[in-house]
Amino acid sequence: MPTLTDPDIATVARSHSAKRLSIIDAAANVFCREGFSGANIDLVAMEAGVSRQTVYNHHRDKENLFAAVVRQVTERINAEMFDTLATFPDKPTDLQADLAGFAMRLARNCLCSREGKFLRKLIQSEGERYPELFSAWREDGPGKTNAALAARFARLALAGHLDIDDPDVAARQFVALVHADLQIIMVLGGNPTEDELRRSAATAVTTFLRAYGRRAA
Amino acid sequence: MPTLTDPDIATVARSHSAKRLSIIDAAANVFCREGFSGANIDLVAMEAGVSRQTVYNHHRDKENLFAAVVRQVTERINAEMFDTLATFPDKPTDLQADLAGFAMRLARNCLCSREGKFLRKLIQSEGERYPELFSAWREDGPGKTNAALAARFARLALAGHLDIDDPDVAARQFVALVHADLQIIMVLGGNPTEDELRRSAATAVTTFLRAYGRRAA
DNA sequence: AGATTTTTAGACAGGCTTGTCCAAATAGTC
DNA sequence: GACTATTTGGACAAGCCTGTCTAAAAATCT
Repeated sequence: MPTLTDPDIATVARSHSAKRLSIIDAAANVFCREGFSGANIDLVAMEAGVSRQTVYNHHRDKENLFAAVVRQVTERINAEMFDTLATFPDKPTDLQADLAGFAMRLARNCLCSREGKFLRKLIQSEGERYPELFSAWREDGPGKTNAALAARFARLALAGHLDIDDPDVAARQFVALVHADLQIIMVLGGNPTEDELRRSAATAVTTFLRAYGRRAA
Repeated sequence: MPTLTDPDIATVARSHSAKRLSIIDAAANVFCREGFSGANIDLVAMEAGVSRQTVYNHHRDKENLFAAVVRQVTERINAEMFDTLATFPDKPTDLQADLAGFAMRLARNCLCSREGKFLRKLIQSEGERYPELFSAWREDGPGKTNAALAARFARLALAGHLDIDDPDVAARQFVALVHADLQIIMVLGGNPTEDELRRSAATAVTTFLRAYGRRAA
């Protein structure tokens, strides 16, 4: 009877799914760099360290591969988003500092991560070509995560820490503010430094709190 | 001696530059839809109502055509941006309403215009392929326009209408807030309705003024 | 109207890509 | 160690696209 540590089964599964993953990974890079039309299956195979035929074995054709990549990346970034949401300061001691910390994690893990940049780029460039693929993403991605973030802000408001009329708007604006300073850095493919992340998070939260902090009674 | 109204010269110039323009126009559409690699010169020629050879006559090759398109679009959107900036409410009577009007014009004329969406898309998808082309754009585009907007906000603050520490940050955040609600609509290529524009401008300005409105003395 | 330039349509070579097929090699299973 | 599934490399047809070239047609200029 095979066990979880059985080397045979483990290696089969690993080699198989590992190959699958490294293909998707390489494909993600290539699609991101070159766009759909410019992406070259030979290059994907090379970067994955796999023969071209193997790519065709795992995913029927280019479109299939592309769809698999989008699904995979969406899944990963959603997971990352919810992990980050779990660190939301529900019981803040220092609102500015705690929210800034959260903003920084949000920026680093979701907005500026390889997956985050990849998805934004892909949606911009190929969104109109695959409406059904990306409208599914839209509901599963921003739809859910924005609602979740809004719920956190609503609780913070209810607890008397914030003064918010519409939590959905507040959530969208929070993300937009965090994003604001970072866009210019990332436009050309660059990555913000840890320091830039900290500063832009602080600026964003300062403004956010000026707008949504508790009014003087 | 030829005059400005001389039909001969006028028609030469018109037919020449008109053809040039319609090629660039068609190319802009095609590049935007298909990306650089996916763009097809035959298609450009067809959409421009011109033979393929004419495209090659006016712009040496595909790269040249692409660069011409980017220059042209940048020029247009910069002009639009400064036209819009000229309508900034320097002497506001109703700060919320006046700024909301400006935000709406900004969104409609610059952020959501064909050129605006085109440029964003192109920068995202081809920015890393043409670093020099787009870093020139960066200085000429956002660099200048953001500074100009910041100057307007600074004057408004000086006149006692706003309470701003850093006008550059305020300007960036203003644009980010105006953009926030619109992105979701435009992601799939859709255009916001006049009503959505109005609403999102109002929301953005409300938050902006809660953050930067004059504090109670 | 005659001369000159621009434009056109189409053919064409060269290159690159996708997706298939196949026989040999490799790795995993019992 | 024999058996099976996967992987590999390479050859291959078919299609598409770029960029060039040509000779004829259209438009422009004088």
